[in-house]
Amino acid sequence: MRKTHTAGALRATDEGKSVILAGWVHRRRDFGGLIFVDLRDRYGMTQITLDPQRVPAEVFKAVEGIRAEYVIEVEGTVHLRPEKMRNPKLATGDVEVFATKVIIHNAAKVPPFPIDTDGTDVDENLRLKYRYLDLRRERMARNLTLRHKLIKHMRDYMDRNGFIEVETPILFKSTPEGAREYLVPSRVHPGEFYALPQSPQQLKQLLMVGGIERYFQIARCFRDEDQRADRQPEFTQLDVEMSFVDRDDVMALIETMLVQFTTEQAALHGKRLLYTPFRRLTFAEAMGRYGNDKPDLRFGMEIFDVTVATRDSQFAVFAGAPGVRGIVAPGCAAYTRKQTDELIEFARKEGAKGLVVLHHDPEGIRGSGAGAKLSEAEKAALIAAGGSKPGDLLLLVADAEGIALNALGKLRVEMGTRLKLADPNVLAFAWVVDFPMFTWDKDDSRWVPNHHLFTAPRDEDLDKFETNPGEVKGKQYDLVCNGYEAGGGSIRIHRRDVQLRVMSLLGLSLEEAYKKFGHMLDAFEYGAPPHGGIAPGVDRLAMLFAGEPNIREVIAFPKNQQAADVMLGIPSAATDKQLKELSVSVTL
RNA sequence: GGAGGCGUGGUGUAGUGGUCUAACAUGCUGCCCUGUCAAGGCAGAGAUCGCGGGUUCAAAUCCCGUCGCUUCCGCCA
Repeated sequence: MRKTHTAGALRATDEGKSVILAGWVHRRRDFGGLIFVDLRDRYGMTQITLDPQRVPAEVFKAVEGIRAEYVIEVEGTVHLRPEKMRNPKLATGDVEVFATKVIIHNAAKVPPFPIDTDGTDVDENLRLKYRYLDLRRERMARNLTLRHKLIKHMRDYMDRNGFIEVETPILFKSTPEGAREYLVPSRVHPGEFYALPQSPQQLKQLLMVGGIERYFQIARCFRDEDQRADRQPEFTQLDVEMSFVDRDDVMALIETMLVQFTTEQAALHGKRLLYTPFRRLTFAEAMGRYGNDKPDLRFGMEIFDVTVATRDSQFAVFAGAPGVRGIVAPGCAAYTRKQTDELIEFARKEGAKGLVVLHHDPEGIRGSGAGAKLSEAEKAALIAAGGSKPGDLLLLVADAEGIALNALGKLRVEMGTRLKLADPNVLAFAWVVDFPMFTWDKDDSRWVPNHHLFTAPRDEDLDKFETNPGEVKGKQYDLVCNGYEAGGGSIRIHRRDVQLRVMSLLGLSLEEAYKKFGHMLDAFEYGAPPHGGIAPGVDRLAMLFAGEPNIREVIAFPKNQQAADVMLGIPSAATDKQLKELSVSVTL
C-alpha cells in the first residue's frame, strides 16, 4: 500500500506526521509563487500546498504542469493551517500537506464534462459513455456506497435471521408466461435455447421443496421490456423465500429490515420514515382513495366520491354520469383558463371524457357552466366531501369508476409534483394487500394473473375459481414507497391440485401445464411445504434512499433507454463464425 | 408501437425570419500573481446552430422528413 492515509482522513490531531497520499487532482490553484492542489480520492479531499522555499525546484516545476484529473502521489508533512485559512467546508479543512515529493502516475486529457459538480445537468449519454469519469464525482461515490451498505445490511440481516444465501442459475428455462425474456442459444444443442431468469421465482420455490426453509439471494433478474426511469433490462432483487409462514411473517421480516436500515444509516441517506409500522392498505382502498395501486402517501389529496349527491343534478354532465369523483388541488383557485385547460387535456389523455374544474372562492364555488348549474346543496356536498377551502381548486371526473379513479390518480400525482407536496426527505413505506388474483384480459379474452400464477388464493376464495374468478383475492402483498413499487411477494401455492386449477383457469391445458411447469407440479407431489416470499428491488430501494430520480444513478454501468451501453457499444453484431457455431441465422 | 420534451463552441444555456460577422457562464490555452479553497487579473483559441430536403431576396429561427437522447402510455407472469 503506497498510501499512509486517504484523502479524507487527516485531522488537526495528525499535525506533524509524515504522510503519503495518492489520488486525482481535483483542482489546482496556482499563485505563481505558491501552488495549492486539491487531492481527491473516494474518501475525500486534502489540500496539498507547494511552497517553493520548501520543495526542490524540479518538484515545484513538475507540479506547475499538472492538470485536473492527473493521478499523483504526494509525500509530505501535515501542517495545521493558520486560524484564518481553515476551510470549514472540508472535513480535512483544518490541515494541509506540505509536499516534499510528488510523483505523477498518469496524466489526463481534459474531461468531456465537469467532475466537480453533481452532474445532473450533463447529458446523460455523455456521462454514460465516459462512466469511469462520471463515477469519480462525489455523488456517484456516495450512491454506490449507499447501495453497498444497503446490500450488506440485507445480507447481515438475513443471516442473523437464519436465512442462507443460495445461488441459482442464470441459464434458465424459457417460461413464456409473463415478461419477455432474453434467450441464449445453446451450442451443444443446436436450435435450442436457455432463457435468462425474469426472477428466480420457481427455483426458490423448489429450494423450499428442497427443505432449505429460509433462502435469500441478492439476485440479478432480466426482463426484455421497454425501459423506464425505474426499470433496467437487468436489475437486482433481494430475493427471499420461507417455509411455514403466513404473509404477516414475510411482511414483518422485510419491514424490520428496512426500519433498521433507515435508522442505522440515517447519516448516509438523511431520510426519515413517515409510517412506523408501515401503513397497510387493501388494493381496493389504494385504488379508491388514490387511484393507484402504488400510491405516493407523502401527501393527501385523496379522491372523494360525490356520486350520490349529484345524481339528480341540473348539471347534465353529473346527472348522466355513472359516478362523480374528484380531488382538491390546494391553493389553485387562481389557476388561469390556460392552466385549467391543460388539466382538462391531461385528464382526457388519461382516458376521462373530460374534467370539471371548479374554483373555490371566498364567496363559494364558481366555474364556467357547472358552477352556475349546481345547487347550493350540491356545492355544499362537494366542499364537505373534498374538504375544500376557499382558495382551492376542485377537479372532478364524471365517468365510470375505473376510468375516473385512473384519471384522478394520475392528476393527483401530477398536482402533487407541481405543488411540491411530497417531502423529498421522507420515505412513506406501505403495504398493499388483498389484490385480486386475476384480471380479465379483454384483448386476449382470458384471465391473467395479477401477480404470477404461483400466488396462493385466500382460503375462503378457493371455491370461487370456477364461478367468479374476478372475485378471488390472492395472498399477495406489495411493498410501495413514494409512488414506486419497491417489492412484491406472496404466499405460494404448494399443492399440485390447486396449482392445476389456477393453470386451468388461465387457459393452460394439462399437457401445456406439464410442458412448461412440470418441474413445479412434480415437486408439489413430493411433500412441498407451505411457503411464501418476497422480492424487494435493490435498485429501487437504493434510488429511494439516495433520493435519486432514476435507478441508473445507483447502478455503476446502467443501460440507456434503448437498452444499450454507449461506453461498450453494445449490443453489437456477432461474427458469422459465432453464429454458425450456435446454428443461429440472422434474418435482417 | 404511440405521445410529449430536448438537440446551438468541451460542458450548460440564451437567441424563435434581417441588427447573428451567433451571446452568456463555465471549462480550456498563455501571461501575471506567496494563502487560496467555485482563487483573482489580463489576453486568446474554440460552433458549418443533430442530419437531409424545402419555403424565402434572406433560415439557428418557418415547413417536411430523418436521426439521437429523455419522460410517459402500451409492455413490465
